[in-house]
Amino acid sequence: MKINLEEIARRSGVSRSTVSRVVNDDPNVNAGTRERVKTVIRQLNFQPNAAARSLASGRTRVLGLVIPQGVGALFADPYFAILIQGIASACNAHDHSVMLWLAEPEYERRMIRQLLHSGMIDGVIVSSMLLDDSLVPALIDNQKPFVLVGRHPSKPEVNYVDSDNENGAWAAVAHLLRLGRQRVATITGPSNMVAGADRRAGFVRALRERGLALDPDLLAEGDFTEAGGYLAMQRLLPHKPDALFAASDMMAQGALRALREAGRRVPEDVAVVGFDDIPTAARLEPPLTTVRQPIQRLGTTAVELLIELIDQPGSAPRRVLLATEFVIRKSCGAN
Amino acid sequence: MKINLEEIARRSGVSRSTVSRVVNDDPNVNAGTRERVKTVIRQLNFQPNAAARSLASGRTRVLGLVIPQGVGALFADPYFAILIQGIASACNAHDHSVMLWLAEPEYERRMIRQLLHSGMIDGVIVSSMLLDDSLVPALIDNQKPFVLVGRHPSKPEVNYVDSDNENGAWAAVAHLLRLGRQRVATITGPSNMVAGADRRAGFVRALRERGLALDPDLLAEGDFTEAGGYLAMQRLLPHKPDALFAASDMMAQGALRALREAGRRVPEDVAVVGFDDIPTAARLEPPLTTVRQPIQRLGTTAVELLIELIDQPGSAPRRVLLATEFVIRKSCGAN
DNA sequence: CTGAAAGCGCTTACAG
DNA sequence: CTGAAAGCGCTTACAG
Repeated sequence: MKINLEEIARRSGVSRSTVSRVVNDDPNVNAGTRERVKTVIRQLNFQPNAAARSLASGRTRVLGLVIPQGVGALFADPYFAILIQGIASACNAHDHSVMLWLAEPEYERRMIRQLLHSGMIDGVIVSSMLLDDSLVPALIDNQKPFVLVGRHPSKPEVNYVDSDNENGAWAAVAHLLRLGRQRVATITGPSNMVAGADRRAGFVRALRERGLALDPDLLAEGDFTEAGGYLAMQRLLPHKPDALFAASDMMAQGALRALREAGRRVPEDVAVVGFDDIPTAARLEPPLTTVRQPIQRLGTTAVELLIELIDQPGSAPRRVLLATEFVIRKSCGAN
Repeated sequence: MKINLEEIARRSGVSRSTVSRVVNDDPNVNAGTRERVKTVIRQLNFQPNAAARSLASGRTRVLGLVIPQGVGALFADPYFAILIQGIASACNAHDHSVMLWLAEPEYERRMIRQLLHSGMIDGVIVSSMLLDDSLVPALIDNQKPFVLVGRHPSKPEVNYVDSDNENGAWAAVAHLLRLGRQRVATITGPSNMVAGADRRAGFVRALRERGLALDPDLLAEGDFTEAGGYLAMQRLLPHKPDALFAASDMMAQGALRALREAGRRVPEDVAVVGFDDIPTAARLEPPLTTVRQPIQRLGTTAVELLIELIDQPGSAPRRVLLATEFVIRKSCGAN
């Protein structure tokens, strides 16, 4: 037996319209009628057909989550797992669903077309965009509501939520300098990602405030992975840093491995600070001092912004910067 | 301007039916006509409306991926990231999309209803089911096609793909015994997960084959997390194991931390073997000998099974067991 | 507060 | 190989 609006209507003795109103919480329904209909719905375990709803209303209550796969091995970073949890949880809370798109290069054209024109989703959350990616312009051109996780400097009309990367990095480096470290090195993120650039800017500002110049030998570019951090640290070692700010915990972990292999003690010879506060940070050897960013809240905030945007198209751009928190453990040599 | 089948039909000088056939690769279309229509489609960047398609055809080309959140902190295990990559990539290859459901307990009832009755998805992939979960029976009752990642022992009609956990574990433990280790301990997975039980069974079998009894003091239950492995190792230490088989790399990592704190050398005092071969395994201190399971292929296989199942409902149950591979590094003391 | 009816944009027998 | 037409299951003005 087919259970649809029609059937519920028949059994409740009302019209399809009324059942639809009950399902959609329309206030214009008599309280008694509402109860009667709801009872039937519960009895039959009725769930309105999503496709029919979308077709009639033009809304799907589905949000797309795009994670650029070009980012590659990076997806294994716990950052994404936590972000996805935040997004999924907020979607649940707002009665939406999440569709996942890992952008493999060879499928990108088709993906963009589907995102924009198939009507599968009401809006898009794009995570960790590369600066030169073609997705953002395509989304703007097609007026598809979207929110970036990670700010986008060039386009003023873009909505985003991000951690306050620059101030977070600044706090970490200022702390190392305050402890009397003289040669503070940094392993940066990739230069084509804003988070990499912003954390580097915080590093530079902290040096400047102390009247210190940026020594290019003490700056190595990483790729946000453990392996990248390891290699970058090996490049830094000959220049005798006595402290390190790594722009992610995974890179800090790689740096610790390189330091251990080179026989340098942490924090005695080299003080180390990371960024993210992933779950394993506290359990590294030694426990990692780091800049905690509210990853889960990045996800929930993105969902909330996006739903607002879908409900009120054309509203003013929204940019949210979430504060970070400096977490002191053993690796920096304080406490 | 609205771009739909009608519009494409008008511009190509054919009927809606024909455009629909072209879009769906129906062979019954004149080659010239097909080309003409395809050209118009490309020009207008036409993408058929997903909701209308689903409503008319009864298929959505969307697969649901359910990850029990009860599993909690476990989601941060790179295992899931790699599994999701495999699934997403296979879905792309088969022109399907993935909808993600992290099962938060409070939303579970609604989730199951949506999964089963909203028609949003054609089938479900369920990852790492707990043995007593209510989702599997619900899926069976409602005849929704589904595939488990991880086998399910009780229900004969269940389709699954899994790694050969028992033989993988057996190989690891047999190797430790062959190296002359006398007191091989194990940190198991949670007893309510099949993967935990299977790997434990492999451990026991390897002992038995050598005529060794199972010493309960050398068996500690973990929860597949780093923290759980750390605590389990602390419980094992007083019983002087000279080798350890940890049922996951994350737990092995925790065990290494506990061993380091206790001043035991690896592999000299205690040889250690893990399970999974996550990306960081090779970069632990010392590099971890482990049982590699083909996580990504678990994901792609699940997708392929599921799509077959959707296309041919009522076909015989499919069970796939993928072979593991023993990867020798430093932590076991061989080579 | 309620119902009849049009319409969302496709697919799919059916007839030719 | 092609087209006319019914139908998928909802939502939403509109009229009352």
